[in-house]
Amino acid sequence: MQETTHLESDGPQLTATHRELLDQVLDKWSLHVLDELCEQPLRFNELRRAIPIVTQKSLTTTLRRLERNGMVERMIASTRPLAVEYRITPLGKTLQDLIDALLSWSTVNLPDVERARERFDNEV
Amino acid sequence: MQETTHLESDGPQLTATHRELLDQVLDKWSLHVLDELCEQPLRFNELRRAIPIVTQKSLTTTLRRLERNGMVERMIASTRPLAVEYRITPLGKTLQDLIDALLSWSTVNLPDVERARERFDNEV
DNA sequence: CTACTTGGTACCCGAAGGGAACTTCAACGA
DNA sequence: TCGTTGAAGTTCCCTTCGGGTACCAAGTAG
Repeated sequence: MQETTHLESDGPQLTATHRELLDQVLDKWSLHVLDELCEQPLRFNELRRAIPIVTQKSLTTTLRRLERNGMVERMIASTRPLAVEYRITPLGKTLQDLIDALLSWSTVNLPDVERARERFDNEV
Repeated sequence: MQETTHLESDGPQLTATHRELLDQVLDKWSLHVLDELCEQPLRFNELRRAIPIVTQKSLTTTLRRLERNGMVERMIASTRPLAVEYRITPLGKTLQDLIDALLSWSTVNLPDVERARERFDNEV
């Protein structure tokens, strides 16, 4: 049991609050949605078509969560039959660099990861 | 803000493979584990004590997944009763900057997010 | 009228995740 | 000698969560 000083000079500690926030924002569909909305505002069914593998229910859930966390805005234009447009907020925009970094990381390292997986699966 | 094109020209697009990799590596417990192991190698029960809220089962699952993806190494010292040490791999080290960035982001933006949540919860 | 689109909600079900207990091997202790 | 403790898991159970399907209300096109 060493009580040595943790070398957390890098920054903040990982608390449950941090984890919860990252969970809400980096989950499976949120990344897709934010990725789309960073480029342009989209309506509900436009998002569905942009991300065909998501169901209505999951998309609704994801959008509500992102809206609650201040990442996207939900604009209702009552003029037409009905039009709900989702757009990224400034707060949501702050995630764009991170998302890009995550995508770059996974692209760069995917070959190594796949090699590691093969090695692991063959050994066991 | 660059409104160059409406197409996904910013970088790699988010495929299912990318999503799967990020899911395996950025899930709830993996962030905790990687955060700890980036500082120093730890044994199984040391990790448990370092992350008290994780159960053995979840920790085992997380470590196996990280090992399979080449993020951590599992070293068995058969000398004593038994000693299993987990340490970060070079591939896992490439995640450190990203994890730090995620932590910084959540720390910086948590106040805004909490304000957004309050606003949302009061409106609805 | 019916059919179709938009933007959802309601309900159901199977897989995933957590909790708690059990296991094995070795050492220690009285 | 027997029991206990600690390490490093595994197994079982049970709840929860996410996904799939179906349905709904409003408008409007044919």
